[in-house]
Amino acid sequence: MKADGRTRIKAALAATAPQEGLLVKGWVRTVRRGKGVGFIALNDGSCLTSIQVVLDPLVPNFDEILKVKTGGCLSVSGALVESPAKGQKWEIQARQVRIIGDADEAYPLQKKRHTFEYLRTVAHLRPRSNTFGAVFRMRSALSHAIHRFFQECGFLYVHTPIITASDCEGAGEMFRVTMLDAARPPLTNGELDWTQDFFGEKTGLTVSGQLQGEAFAAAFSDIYTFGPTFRADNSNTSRHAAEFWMIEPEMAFADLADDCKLAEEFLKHICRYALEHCAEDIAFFNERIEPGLIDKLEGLARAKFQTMTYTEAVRILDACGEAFEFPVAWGNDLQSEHERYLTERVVGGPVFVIDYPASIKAFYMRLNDDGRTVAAMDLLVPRVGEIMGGSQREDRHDVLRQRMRQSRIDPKSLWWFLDIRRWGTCPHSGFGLGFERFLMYITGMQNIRDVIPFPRTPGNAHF
RNA sequence: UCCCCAGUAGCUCAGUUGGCAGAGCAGAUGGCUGUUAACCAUCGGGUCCGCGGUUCGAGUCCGUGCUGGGGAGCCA
Repeated sequence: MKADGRTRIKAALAATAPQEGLLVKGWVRTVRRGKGVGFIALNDGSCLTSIQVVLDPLVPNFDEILKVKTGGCLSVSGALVESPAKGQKWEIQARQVRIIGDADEAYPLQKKRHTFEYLRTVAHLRPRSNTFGAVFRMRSALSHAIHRFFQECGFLYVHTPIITASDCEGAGEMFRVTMLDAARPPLTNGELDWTQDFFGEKTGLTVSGQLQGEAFAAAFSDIYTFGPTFRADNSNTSRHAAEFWMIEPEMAFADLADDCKLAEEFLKHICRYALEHCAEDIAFFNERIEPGLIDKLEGLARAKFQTMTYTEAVRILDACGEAFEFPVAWGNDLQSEHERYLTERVVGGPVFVIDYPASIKAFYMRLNDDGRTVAAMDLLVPRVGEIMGGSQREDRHDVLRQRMRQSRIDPKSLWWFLDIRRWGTCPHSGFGLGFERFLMYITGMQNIRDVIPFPRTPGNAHF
């Protein structure tokens, strides 16, 4: 029971016995009325199911209450009783109903199906719909599960900076953070003079917390970040957002195999958590959003993740005889179609592809002994392709320095990152997982804009 | 950024060969003793995305812009 005396609808629906004097508050989903009886479906977001409120004409203001439109906010006190009709176990026989906030017929969510495109135009109201209610309950529950997983594994949660001067090269365009006057910026020799800016240097919003995460892993052994990440790429797809949340664990004393092991345990754990703790919402997604979702998640939770090297993957793709749109050749990155072929047709389940050519991966990934591949891993899963990527990090000071130069990154700009290798360096590994993409996988939602409360994409920062 | 598709009532959509603008839901009114996106009857509701063009005549054909969606690239 809450401080105002109300019971959450989820708790009311889970009752084991009838109860007098129950108080619930929530928003009207539908109103139905007969001559001598009225029904209101009331939802407070605590669960997918609405509770049925039954009004007979003896309830004060019977007519007025039943004129409340979909979207209105009500306080209902009455008795929780077993429902005589099919469709629900419990219902509330109302004694008194108070209109907290009325709604009129202009309320944009009607009691019928809307397109997700339309609902994006009313992002402030869409969490009151069934699908988005389920999505954002899942988002909350899985956030909690992720923290719990890492905390129980002894990982330290670190808040890496949002504003940063470190451009994690190759991770995408940075949003600029500046206080300079855009109309009249300070110039030195015709160039923009960033030393006169707020931080005294060029800064932007973080594209990854990994570099700072590595510094903390070299102090706390096992750490993770879980925070907002920003990419200013002009990407217009169902899988990209300018602002998203990323999970980045980093482990000291861990090689690539340890990294893969953590990734596998993590994914399985979260899938099991979702099936166990979000059963009602998952059942909804399974029925309405992605048929077969539950089988997919249960399959992942008990799958044995395979591993193959990039070189093997290229050999298999080359020999399979499949007509791909993009050519397969050692040194080219794997395309989405290649990744899906590997996980769906070759392996038939999750597969780590490891040891990619150094030329197509980031400078901080550890150079293998062959001198031409790096200890990188991408986890591929059926239907999606790549779901997470990670690597063992280059822990040798001289090799990292050389790799930075090859990638045209000035070692001076990342002196502190090199310092981690200067004193007490150790093998370490980590991976990055886009939270929204993971949510898409778990819920079956097909557009990243529909798993973020208020999505930011090129040309759209409204709400 | 590139390629493709779409835009018609508040919402979801139909609209034939270029010839009077339509349905369901929502809304209003009435009916119905327990409904389940209730049901039945009646009524009201339009800048056919904007601009320009072709035509006797354009929701329909052409050009262009805007918005949205799908795909690609970039990437998580």
